Amino acid sequence: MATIKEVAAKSGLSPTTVSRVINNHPYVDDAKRKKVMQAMEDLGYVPNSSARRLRGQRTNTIAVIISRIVNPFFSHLVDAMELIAGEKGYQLILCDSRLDKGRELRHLELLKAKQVDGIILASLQNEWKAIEPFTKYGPVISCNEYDTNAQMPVIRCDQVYGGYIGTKHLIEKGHTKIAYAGGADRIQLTRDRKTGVFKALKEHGLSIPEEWMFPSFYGIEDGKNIFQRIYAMENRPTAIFAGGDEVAAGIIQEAKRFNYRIPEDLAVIGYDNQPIADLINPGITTIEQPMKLMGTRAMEMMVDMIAYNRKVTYKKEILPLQLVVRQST
Amino acid sequence: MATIKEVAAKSGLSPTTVSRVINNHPYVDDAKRKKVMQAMEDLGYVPNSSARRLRGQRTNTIAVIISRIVNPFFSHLVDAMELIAGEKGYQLILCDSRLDKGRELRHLELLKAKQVDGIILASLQNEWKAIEPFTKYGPVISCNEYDTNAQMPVIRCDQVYGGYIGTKHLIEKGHTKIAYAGGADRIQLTRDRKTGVFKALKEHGLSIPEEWMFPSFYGIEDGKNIFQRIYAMENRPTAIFAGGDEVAAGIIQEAKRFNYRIPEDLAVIGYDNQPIADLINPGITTIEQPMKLMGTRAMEMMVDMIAYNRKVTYKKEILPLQLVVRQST
DNA sequence: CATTAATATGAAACGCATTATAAATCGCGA
DNA sequence: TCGCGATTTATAATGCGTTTCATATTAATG
Repeated sequence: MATIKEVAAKSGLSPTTVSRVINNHPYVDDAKRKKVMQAMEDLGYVPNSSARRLRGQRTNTIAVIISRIVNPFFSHLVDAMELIAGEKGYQLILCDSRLDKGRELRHLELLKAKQVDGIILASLQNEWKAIEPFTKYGPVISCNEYDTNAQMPVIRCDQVYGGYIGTKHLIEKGHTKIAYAGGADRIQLTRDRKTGVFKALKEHGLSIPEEWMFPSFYGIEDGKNIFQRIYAMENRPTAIFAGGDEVAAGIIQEAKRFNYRIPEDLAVIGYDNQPIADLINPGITTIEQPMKLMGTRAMEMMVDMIAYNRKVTYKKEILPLQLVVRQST
Repeated sequence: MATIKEVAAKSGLSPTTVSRVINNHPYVDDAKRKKVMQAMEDLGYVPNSSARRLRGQRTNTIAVIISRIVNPFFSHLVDAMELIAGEKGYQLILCDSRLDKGRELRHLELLKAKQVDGIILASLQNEWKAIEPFTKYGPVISCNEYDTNAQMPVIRCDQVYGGYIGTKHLIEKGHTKIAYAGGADRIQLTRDRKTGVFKALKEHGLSIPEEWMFPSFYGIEDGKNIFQRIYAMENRPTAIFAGGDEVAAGIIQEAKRFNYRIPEDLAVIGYDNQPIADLINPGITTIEQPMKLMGTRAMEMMVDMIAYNRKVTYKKEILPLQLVVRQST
């Protein structure tokens, strides 16, 4: 309601001086500073954010694009980002692509309209070619997901390694008949994970027959579905590498319904180390992804890029993954 | 980069006309409209959001304040809100109070600075007295949580009823020794739920001894803790009403570790009907809260309030709760 | 004491789109 | 042909802080 002019009038000073007080600039007489502060107090004055944005050409707002906030993986990621953003004085706009290319692109438009200072992409529905044009309007970094030929900074994990250690673990447990349930192949992250899986298999002269490959399965229902398909097979695998804890949980739940013993009849390894991995029975052996750390680092990097206005040359940060052994293997 | 002036210059017209084209105003010659559109296209022009906000005195942004995004209850709530906000042309700012009064108040300041058009409070750490002053700067509504003497619109569930039907269910199963684990008593929602619990108990001449009351317990760990305390008792309850599915899950997991049978030795009822309720074994009997619906209705109401600039008189919307019976009771 | 440097304050310009106001053109009925 | 409303476009004002530039005062240095 009140404007800086009114504060100026009330305190008998100019808007310039009031602005100086607001922004803690030097060269303001102490007595006058107090007068201004009193006037602001009396009028309940708060600087208009839109005006500051326009003049300052900064929004102090960052958008994060994810694919599904209801996925605990993302809610933990966002949680970490929100915390850092707040500490650094930024607002966080939540953009859910809902796995849709168009939505993702529409969210990227925020940058063009200067509605945000930068964008963190934790979902990558589009190819680099479609994203690249936006990068000239402000910093765009990717977090978690990635695209090898994308020329943007990225914070992620070594998915090849993740697939490798998980599979290695199954092999060390004596399994040779291993199935694989992953995400869509158009996703680099998924492809890399698969590469790791096959790398471990190959080192031991193993492979996976076509019918034990389950692409594009994500949730609990998908997991149940997978078990049913396995159950119906003549020749069944003795272990399965699942691309997520939810899928693993679905497999395990359904297996139990059929009196299948875990891990004796079927060993299951998940991915992410979400809360459910420790909750269900048996606990899910899984690959822990450092979601907190990833979210934190991504936000810190974004804030840095905005602050120093650095045309950061392509920067890559790879975080550690590790195996968490529970009872499902 | 490009401004409306440049578009005007390039198309040989005035900023006014360009603005008319952008905002689909009538009275623009068709040929000129095309010229303007071509110029915008050529320059890759997108109207500057800050300038529009300043001039229009609208931000097309809504803030939602929650207490923990990693809580599935809230992520589902936010998910529904994000969807509606997007459809209605609004941006969503995510504010996590992290159960902290100060954080919540700081987030409310967004309204004063006109950084958002309205605020949805899905967390209520502060008393109405502290929140009330903000309402004169724009619409504030509460969703899920509430405060009886708060004079703001609210979308919520009938928690007294929730507590009542849950407890009634336990009683009908033949239980008389019922324990209660709820949230903090300073929260109205929790108090009401408890009222419902005691109402059902009283109807059957029952009550709960002090040592079976577990206030302020929230997560899985708390649940495990509760079981341990029950296990250590001489006189143990045969059923427990938990204030959330996570607490219920923790109780169940720990009980299983001690070879306690669920529901034979201890019946457990949860609250919310989160995904884990259906995931663990045995499935958790719970009170389903319509999170999607609540989020949707809250956002729709907020958008309405902004659009019609209505000083909506205190409006209350109470959504249905229902019992979902699974194997834990 | 002269002069440069530091301190203190205000007027006006600026960021960029929208809107109020004014003015010009055109069509149509009288 | 005159007049009035509908159509079309432009100029200038507006929203509200921040910043530049100019000016004035005081303090410090030689």
